[in-house]
Amino acid sequence: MSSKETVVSIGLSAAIVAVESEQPVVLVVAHDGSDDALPFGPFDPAHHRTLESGLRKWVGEQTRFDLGYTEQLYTFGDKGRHTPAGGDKGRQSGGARVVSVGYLALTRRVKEAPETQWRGWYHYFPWEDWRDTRPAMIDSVILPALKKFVKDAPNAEAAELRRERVNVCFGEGWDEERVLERYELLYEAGLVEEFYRDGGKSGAGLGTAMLFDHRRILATAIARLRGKLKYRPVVFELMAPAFTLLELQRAVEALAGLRLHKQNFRRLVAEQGLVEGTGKFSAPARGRPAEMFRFRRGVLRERPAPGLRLGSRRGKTS
Amino acid sequence: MSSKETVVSIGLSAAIVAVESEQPVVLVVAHDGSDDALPFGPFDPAHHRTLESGLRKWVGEQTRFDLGYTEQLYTFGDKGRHTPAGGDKGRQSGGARVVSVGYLALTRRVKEAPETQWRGWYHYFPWEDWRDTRPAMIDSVILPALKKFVKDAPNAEAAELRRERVNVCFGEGWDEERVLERYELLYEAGLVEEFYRDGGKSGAGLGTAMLFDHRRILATAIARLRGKLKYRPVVFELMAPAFTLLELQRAVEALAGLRLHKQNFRRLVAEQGLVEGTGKFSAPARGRPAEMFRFRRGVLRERPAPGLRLGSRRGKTS
DNA sequence: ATATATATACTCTAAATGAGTATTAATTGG
DNA sequence: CCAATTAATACTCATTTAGAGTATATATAT
Repeated sequence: MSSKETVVSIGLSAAIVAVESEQPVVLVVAHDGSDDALPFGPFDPAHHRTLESGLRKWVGEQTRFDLGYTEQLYTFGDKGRHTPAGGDKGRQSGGARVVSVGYLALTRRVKEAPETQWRGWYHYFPWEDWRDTRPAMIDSVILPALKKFVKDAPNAEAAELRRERVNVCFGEGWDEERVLERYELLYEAGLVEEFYRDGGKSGAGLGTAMLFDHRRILATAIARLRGKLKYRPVVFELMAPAFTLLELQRAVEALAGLRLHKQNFRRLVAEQGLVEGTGKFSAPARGRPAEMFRFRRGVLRERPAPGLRLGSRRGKTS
Repeated sequence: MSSKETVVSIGLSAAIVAVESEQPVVLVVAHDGSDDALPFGPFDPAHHRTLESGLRKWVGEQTRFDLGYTEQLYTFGDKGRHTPAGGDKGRQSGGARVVSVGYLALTRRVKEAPETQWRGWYHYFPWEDWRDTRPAMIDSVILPALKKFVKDAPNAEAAELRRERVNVCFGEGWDEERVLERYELLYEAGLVEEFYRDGGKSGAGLGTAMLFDHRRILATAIARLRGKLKYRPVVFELMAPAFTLLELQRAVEALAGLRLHKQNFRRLVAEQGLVEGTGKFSAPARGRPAEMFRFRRGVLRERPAPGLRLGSRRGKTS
């Protein structure tokens, strides 16, 4: 059929994740004044056979940085929300509508790159870090505001739906994987800055805002990664070649935003055969040195779904 | 930047799934002579706010058919594989490269539509149906051919990688979710027709071939659905409003391609509080009537991940 | 009354989970 | 050398969840 109207350009965005001193960090492009952005660039179909090869190419150029593990997340095509709408600056396209494909990439290589910096992902999602305590803002800010959001529903039926969503997202029984659901709810309830920006207004909100729909992509990335931890040995993409079991646990905790029970965590790791000891030991400032381990590639052959089933939240013994 | 080269058109494809007399079926467009295709159409950014609304629109037009539950699967942009390459007929685009976004849609409404028909998905993936027995073709055709595929690897390292993949996909311990991995392996090993077609040659292969990359999209859909069954109550999208527990079990079995243990299945359904009895009973040709149940929407509020964890393969007692 | 086709009730075992307590090992600062 | 510190390790125990059965009960068709 005709092509003029059906033509769009494709933007590729990547949430490039690493873990550094017990914080999950994401690579952002921080321009003067404007919001943080995920590295993104156009897909050039003339020069790339696949979307992923296009991604690797320009991420390499833009950040001088090789991607390791990558995974496609989602393709967003919304107009008017999260994406530069008609009247906006629209600087990423020559007028054509942009559809953005989000990717998750994991790396342990933490090189510097001009114009980019690593930032802890909990800057963007402060309500997602439950490692120390249930974040206070949930009770002080979020729940009251969501209560109002429920009350302001146009009718009783809509209110009931909203109530259900609030309960699933922030009610008892924290499900650490529902990162995207929670962000979407906060968006709709007008609790994040993007909501106002997309509506052409301005207003403050929770956490640090990002450009376009990038915070939504990041939320998708976190959710996906938190889920995948449980049945695929993806953490190891983020670890140094050798690490102590506690370092491994801290990395998992950082990503999941939860504390785990140490003994059970070790039991799990051991039973799954995920790691093998190198003979070496760590040299801590003080305290008993721990054995260094490495990932046992063999599991991939042996186990159908090797991963760290989590659960095992910590009790008293940390 | 410039736009001419970065411009593509977007094709939306949908694997629309239903269950009919214990068979999972998918809606295909079957043209004269050519391969079966998933319903697909272009995304028109001028008229649709989101990709999904575009999908609903033309699926409605093309199949006179309302989609219920939908879920985005994956965005494929490969050139030369699964997609009309440069030299091909390329009839879906006006020259621009096509990127295809695949969707999964579930429905219980089985209306007729011109030019389309419902076909059992195991026509396309005969090796995926383990309900009666382990499909004979695995031992008689697939494994011997894959053995050869391993032997033909360019070097020892590649051979080891191939061996691992073969083992994960078809070795002991069938993981019903690895539908896509298996299809990709068979593709690379030259065991499906698409492999030859994409190479410009012709050759026979296992299962029924589909147009372009549609079989890959369908494989993705099946994998996703099989996974989702376990932690979201998606089966109910495919059931009539009221059903017997055995009907429910048969539907799950059809989708998963496995037999389940009846008593344990019921125990699970009951414990999870997924259904509630209507007072009514089925009227079978013979045999004891079973109570009719309906989906209990309440679980969505109560349980974090309500689903049918499967496992519980059948033993003697079917 | 009998065969057929299910539905239901229970039982039993083995693993997996969740939450501890108790002990041991190594290092640093006095 | 001793005490304080920081972890690593070893075990225990109760509770759930899975997996695989056996045994019965209920309804209909012939």
